[in-house]
Amino acid sequence: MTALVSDRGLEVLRVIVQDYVASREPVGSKSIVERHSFGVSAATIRNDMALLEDEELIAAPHTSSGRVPTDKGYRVFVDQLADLRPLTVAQRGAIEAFLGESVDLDDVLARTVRLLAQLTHQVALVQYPSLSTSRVRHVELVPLTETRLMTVFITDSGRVEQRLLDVSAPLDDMLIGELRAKLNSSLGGLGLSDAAAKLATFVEGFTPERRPVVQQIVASLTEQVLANKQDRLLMAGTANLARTEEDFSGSIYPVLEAIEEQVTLLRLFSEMEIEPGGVLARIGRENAGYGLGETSVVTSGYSSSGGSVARLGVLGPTRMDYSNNMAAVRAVARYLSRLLGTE
Amino acid sequence: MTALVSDRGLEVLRVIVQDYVASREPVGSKSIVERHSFGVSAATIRNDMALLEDEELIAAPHTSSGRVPTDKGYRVFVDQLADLRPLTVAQRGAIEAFLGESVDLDDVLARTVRLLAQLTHQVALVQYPSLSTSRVRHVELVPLTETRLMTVFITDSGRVEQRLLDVSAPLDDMLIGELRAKLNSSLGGLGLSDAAAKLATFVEGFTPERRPVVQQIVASLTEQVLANKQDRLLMAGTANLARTEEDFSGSIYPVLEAIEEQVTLLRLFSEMEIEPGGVLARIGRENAGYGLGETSVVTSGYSSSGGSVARLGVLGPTRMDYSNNMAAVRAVARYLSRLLGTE
DNA sequence: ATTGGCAGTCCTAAGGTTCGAGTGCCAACA
DNA sequence: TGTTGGCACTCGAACCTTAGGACTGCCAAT
Repeated sequence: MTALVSDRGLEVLRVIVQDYVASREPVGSKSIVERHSFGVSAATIRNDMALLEDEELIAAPHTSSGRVPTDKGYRVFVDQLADLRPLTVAQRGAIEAFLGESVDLDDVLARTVRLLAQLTHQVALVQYPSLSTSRVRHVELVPLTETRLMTVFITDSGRVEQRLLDVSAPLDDMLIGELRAKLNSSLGGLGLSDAAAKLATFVEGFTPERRPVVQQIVASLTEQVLANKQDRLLMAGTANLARTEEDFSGSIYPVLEAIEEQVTLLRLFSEMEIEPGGVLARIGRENAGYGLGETSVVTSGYSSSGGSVARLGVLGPTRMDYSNNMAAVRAVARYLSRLLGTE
Repeated sequence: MTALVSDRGLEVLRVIVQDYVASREPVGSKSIVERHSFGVSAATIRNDMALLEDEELIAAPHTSSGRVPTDKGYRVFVDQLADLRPLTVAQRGAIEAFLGESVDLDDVLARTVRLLAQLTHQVALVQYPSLSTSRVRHVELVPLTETRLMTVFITDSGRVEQRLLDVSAPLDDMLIGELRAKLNSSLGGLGLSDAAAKLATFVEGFTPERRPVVQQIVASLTEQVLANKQDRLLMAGTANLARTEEDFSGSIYPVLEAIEEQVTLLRLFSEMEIEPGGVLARIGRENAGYGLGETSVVTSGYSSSGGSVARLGVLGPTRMDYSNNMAAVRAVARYLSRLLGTE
């Protein structure tokens, strides 16, 4: 399809994207020959631009103004033209210094998302890692009142899950103690799906009059075992949307509204294939289904000790600095994988 | 100070605030006599308005345009004129239905903050409750690798605190087991400050070569015991800022930036005195120190089972519907107190 | 394939005018 | 003393016109 566009034509597309992203103004043939040394005249550039326009890689906001990249143009830029230079030493240093201090998983992720926002000047997103390959470490039952109980569930990967529970019959300490002991001895060390299976038949070892209460507790625990924090998302840097307000046709209201709905973003994340170590961009209208037709999302995957993968990335106006942002996302994802992999 | 302003004058202030909040346009004497039945002529209203202006309760954006409330005017309105009608039945129903389903504390608060945002169409804030009066329920040590450990700390109020820890010497299961047993037997049931005191001398019961490791673990636990989730804040409804964008002189960028800094908001919260059951407003420039000089904050306190108090509230442009928002904040705070009080 | 030239397009900024809402003030009035 | 109608005045919002300029598209020449 780009067969019609010469190499120089692609080079022209590159500088159009770069200049437009930098200046936010449509770029004309004259300013191209001024700012870049193509060794040809403006008229020649104009011919190339006409081809690019035929291919719908650039478009003119008004009949006689400079050209602006289309979504398709950004796509070609990202796929063929962007060079992801590694971060500067200072930036790498900042990552290490900032993430190095973390005290636990929550802290690591909270710092990561802030860091990413700062590095890219966009909205940053970090999904909680899936911990499906982890094993049961400990189960704790904490009676709060006669009929109220907290169940705490701990895995060897550091995930802690708590839940409140109202039971239908009064609890006695004997039962709680017995239950706790049995739960821990039969579940300890099991993988999560095995643990869930075991819980399904757990109630059988109890006398009929105790079963209802035990059943309630077991049901709650089963939920916890299967619950996956991967449906959680951290976000930072929403203020950056306001900074780049002019890049949105109307108000930024619909965008802010869309990204407040975490479910939306998680679905969007889940639709993006992640090649390990790679970084992916979804551009402009590709996100239209989510009310985010004027934004782009750059993501990468990171892996935690469990070997499973979660995503992180940034979201911003279609007119964003893809080179920088993709490099930053990639670097942070890699660093995070390294950090979590050793745990 | 308001001695110079007649009762009718205050009534005029009320309708100016109400009309301006509703229409976002400066309100003139003529439109007042049209929309409200004062039984006097526009000229008379003008005289009252002149007095209100002398008192700096209203101001004219331009020499010959309608009047707009000043911060001081909003203050008088809030203190003397606003009537907080109770929520509608439908709204009360929504609160009960929405919060009733919650499964644990995190869930309750997450739902609360979203509810409040929806009810007020502003940015909603909910501070985590202080749990200082709770007692130690259980301490769990989870070895992850030879030198890596997770400490989990559970209180009877349902708070769960986890932390990762690298220790300087390899751990053995014997030590962990002994430590776990001793910790639980000596801390169980203690109040938090007592527990911290006990931890300070805890290391003494161990042999010298074990002390360094024990000391590290104890130090981590002490931090956890003293850590207070009250420095955490939930937020929802930031999109509402974009919706009311015109109410801010420049961009909403500085506002978004300020509210991303949770520390700022917590400090702001902490400066607002809470009378139990009351609801308070900080208006416009009163928040200037926080980069929030064009916003108002409406808060109330709520109490959890511990008897201690945390805050919740909404933040929005100075030009906001104080009556509605204060009523909503009060209602949600009360409902939340009731809900958490029974736990 | 490239280039200079040139006509034509259309946006933007600046300046000027009108229009009207609203005020302040005053003299008259109850 | 408080209220009212009248009136001159102010000043922003909206609209129009004009001039300027940045570009393009096309063509004929190289």
